[in-house]
Amino acid sequence: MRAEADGKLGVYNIPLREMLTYRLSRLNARLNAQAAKILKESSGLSQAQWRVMVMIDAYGPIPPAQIVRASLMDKGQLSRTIKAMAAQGLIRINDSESDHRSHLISLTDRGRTLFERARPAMQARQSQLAGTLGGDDRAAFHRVLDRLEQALDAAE
Amino acid sequence: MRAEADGKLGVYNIPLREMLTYRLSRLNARLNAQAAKILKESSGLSQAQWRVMVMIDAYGPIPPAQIVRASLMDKGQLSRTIKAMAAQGLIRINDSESDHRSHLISLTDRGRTLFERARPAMQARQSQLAGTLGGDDRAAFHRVLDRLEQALDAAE
DNA sequence: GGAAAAAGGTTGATCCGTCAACAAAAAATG
DNA sequence: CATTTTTTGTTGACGGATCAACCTTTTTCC
Repeated sequence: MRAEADGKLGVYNIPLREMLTYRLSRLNARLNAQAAKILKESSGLSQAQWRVMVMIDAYGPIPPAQIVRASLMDKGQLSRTIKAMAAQGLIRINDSESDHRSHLISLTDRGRTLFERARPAMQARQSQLAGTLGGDDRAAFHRVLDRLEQALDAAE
Repeated sequence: MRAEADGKLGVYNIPLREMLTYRLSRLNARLNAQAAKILKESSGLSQAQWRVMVMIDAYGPIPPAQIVRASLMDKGQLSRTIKAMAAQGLIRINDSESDHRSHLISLTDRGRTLFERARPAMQARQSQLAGTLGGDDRAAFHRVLDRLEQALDAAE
């Protein structure tokens, strides 16, 4: 019924749909929604919590500052995420001996259980996405991302 | 100083940096920040306001529902954006004759002035970004986005 | 033509991400 | 060693995006 109206839209001008930044942001929103859904169904974790767990899993007990450096998360958001995770018993916070401003966070058993519960689905998603691209396309994609990032760097 | 620590991070595991969804989301965040900055400096518009103006410019006076269909904006957010723009005198809201639920929005002179003030910088940015990619890469990029969107569609 | 379904819009709640201000501790510098 | 600078983390504020509930009007369908 409205298909006709929608069809007409694209005819004489292409305001948004073809713009690359717009496409990127829509795609990103959809990918986020998908990840959030998978996490919620498999484990109830938020994406921020998942990211923190991935970092702990990869690097062992680490200080928040290291997560900020490696993941580019905002430190404010990270601070809140950590506090919530500790309250839920997902992570343990130990004061650092060497630096009295900081502390080391690590997964509790409960945290690890949830992490392992979410991991298969998250990995499957990642490989499914990677798998829909041929090797050539994947390489091209990374090349494009590199270029765009360089362009952003150049523009300060 | 910390280059050494960061260097070590990537050695035995690649938790975030290489994952395509992560790269996409970082790039998207940076692009958004850049657009927001350009808009703010050139015209004081928000991205949502800019998008509404682009749609009006392309399609003439239109009902909000059409913007929702064409841009995939959330109708709640759009409703608020429109209210704010009307309050700032950027757009005019006329009741629709044919549909008493709806109305038609169009740019005021003031709105058009701001739009024209922002447009050159926004277009320059768009072509600068497109220009940093070769034609081949740009085609590959669109192909990849298509594939990823299809993959998302397939996953419901 | 009347009941049910769909579409248009508004509003409120909530979450996420970013930014700025701040306090405490550590590192750098002279 | 004292002072300045940097790093770390916490907190508050704000805009953006999403979701759900709701009301009104239009469309569909019998």
